[in-house]
Amino acid sequence: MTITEVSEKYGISVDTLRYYEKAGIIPRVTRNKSGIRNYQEEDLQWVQLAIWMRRAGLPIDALAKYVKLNLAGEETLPQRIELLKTQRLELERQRQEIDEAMTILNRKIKKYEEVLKNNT
Amino acid sequence: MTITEVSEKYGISVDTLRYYEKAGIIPRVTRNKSGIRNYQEEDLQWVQLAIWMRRAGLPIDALAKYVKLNLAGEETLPQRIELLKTQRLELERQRQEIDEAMTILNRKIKKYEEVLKNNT
DNA sequence: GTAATCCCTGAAGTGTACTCCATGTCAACA
DNA sequence: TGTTGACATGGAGTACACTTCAGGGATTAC
Repeated sequence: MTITEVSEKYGISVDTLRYYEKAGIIPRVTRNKSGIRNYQEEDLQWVQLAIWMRRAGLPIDALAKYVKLNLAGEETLPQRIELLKTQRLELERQRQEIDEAMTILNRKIKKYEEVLKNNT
Repeated sequence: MTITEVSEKYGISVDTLRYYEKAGIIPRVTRNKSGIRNYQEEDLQWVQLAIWMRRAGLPIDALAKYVKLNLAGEETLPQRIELLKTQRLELERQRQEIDEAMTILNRKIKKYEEVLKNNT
C-alpha cells in the first residue's frame, strides 16, 4: 500500500504519516529498493494505533517511547505495562475534566434557553 | 483579591491570568486607580469558568467569542446558546475518542499482563 | 527521451497556548 | 528620601504538533 493510499484510508495527510514515522510513533515502514514506502499489514496496525492514540491526546513522546520499547523485545514488557497504565490514568483524568466542563455547559445552556423562553 | 492570591487559589500562574485577560477569555478585571488588579466576586467567576473550560480543552478563541457575546448584552443569547452547543458537541466527540483509546489501552495492558504471568 | 507524476528528505514555517523577560510605576517602610 | 517588593505592560521566547517548501530521484505515458 502506498503512502497516499494509507493517507486516504485513514483520513490523515501523507505529511503527517511521514512525520509520525520520523517522530518514532510508527516504526520504520517497509520500503522497496528505491526507498519508497510500501505499507504492510503490520505497518498499518502501527498507523492505526498511532492515529487512535493521538486522537485521544496521548503525547508524541510517550508513544515514541512505547514503540521503542516494543522494538526492544520481550524483556521490556513491564515497562510497557507501566507506560500504558500511566497514559490510561492521564486519559481518565482528561475524561473527568471533560465531564465537569460538560456539566457547566449544560447548566448554562439550560439557563439561557429558559431565559429565552420566558422573554417570548 | 490580588492577582497573586487568585493565582494561588486556582493553581494557575499570574502570567496565565494576565494572558487570559489579554486574550479576552476573562473580561477586564476590576482595578484600583493605579491600574492594579483587584479581583471581585464576578471576576473570580469568570476566572473559574475560563480555567474549567480550558482544562477540558475548549479553544481560547471560542471562549473569547463567548465572553464578547456576554458583554454585548441580552440580545446575544441565541448566539451564546449556539456557541455553547457547538462546544458541547466537540467535548462529546473528544470524550468518545478517549473512550475508544481507553478500550485499546485496556486490551493491551491485559494482554501484556497475561504474557507476563505465563512467562513466570 | 522527455514530460508528468509520485515519492523522497531535511529544513524552515505555522498555529496555539502559554511563559519569560526587560523595563517601569507605585505604595510602604527604614 | 531612598530602597524594597508587588504589580503593570509589551514583546520576545518556548513547547508541541504538525505543515509547507525546496530540491531531487524513480516510473509511467506518450
